[in-house]
Amino acid sequence: MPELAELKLTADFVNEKSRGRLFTGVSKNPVHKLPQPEMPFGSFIITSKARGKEMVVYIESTETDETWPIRFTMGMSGHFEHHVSNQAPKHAHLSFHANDGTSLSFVDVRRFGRWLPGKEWSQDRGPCPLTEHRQFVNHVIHNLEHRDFNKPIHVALMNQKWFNGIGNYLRAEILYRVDVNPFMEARLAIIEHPEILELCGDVTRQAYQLGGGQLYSWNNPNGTQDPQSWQDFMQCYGNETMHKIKDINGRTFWYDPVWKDLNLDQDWDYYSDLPNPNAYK
DNA sequence: CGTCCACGTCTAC
DNA sequence: TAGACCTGGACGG
Repeated sequence: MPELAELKLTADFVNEKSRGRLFTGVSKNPVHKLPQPEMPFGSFIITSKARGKEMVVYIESTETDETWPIRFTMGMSGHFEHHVSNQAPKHAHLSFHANDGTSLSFVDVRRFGRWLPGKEWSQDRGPCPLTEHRQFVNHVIHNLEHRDFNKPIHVALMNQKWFNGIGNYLRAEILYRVDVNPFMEARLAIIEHPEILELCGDVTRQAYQLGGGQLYSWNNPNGTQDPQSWQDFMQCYGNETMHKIKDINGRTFWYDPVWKDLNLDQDWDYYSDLPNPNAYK
């Protein structure tokens, strides 16, 4: 489930289900390799925030004013569910137990998601394009000379240092909405098409408002989704009328077929770190 | 049955 | 820059 929109929806969900509840402990599914966090407080309340593709769960003591963070990433399938304690879903890996007999669980079929007790945001990730948009834009603009922006824009958009929260469906939908060759050097693409940076916020906000990616097993935990609206939003990713390649990192990149042949005419200096431009055919 | 694919990082050669 | 890490759904034989 997990790009920026889904992370924010997940944080919303955790806040909603934690509101008014008092928690007293945590338990871990032994199948998961990560250690169980040592809870510093006997009773606590829970709040949460999302930033890009990370989420922090804040454990606040009800006896002192101390707060203790746990950083989460969602991998490919992570999300939270709320349930009665003895009915934990099969792939629940970390469960916070409330004194009303319910639990809030991190559920993750593939177990690529992680938790890291005691940490807030990773230093390796930039500002959130949705919730810290101005900082996000400044961060990119002030670092355009970085060699990461030598790479094609469709590759750079997946770099979490500059585009925290943009993932495979968002990059496709963002680039599809810009009249730019997705194989162009990122630096030049952004200079010529600064709306790319705006769309990192706007397209993500749309996805968020629509209740997140209706892909695979993701369901909006906060309410209903309109499948038609989502289909209208999702114009490029997974659409059989589009073209696709494997990008340099092995991820499928979906893009407008108008660039299918034009990209072969580009200046291959953009690919200075590639041995063979035919890799892009 | 088997192969391919999936909203993402990580670390190791 | 490949694998590694995982489960499971879709689809082919």
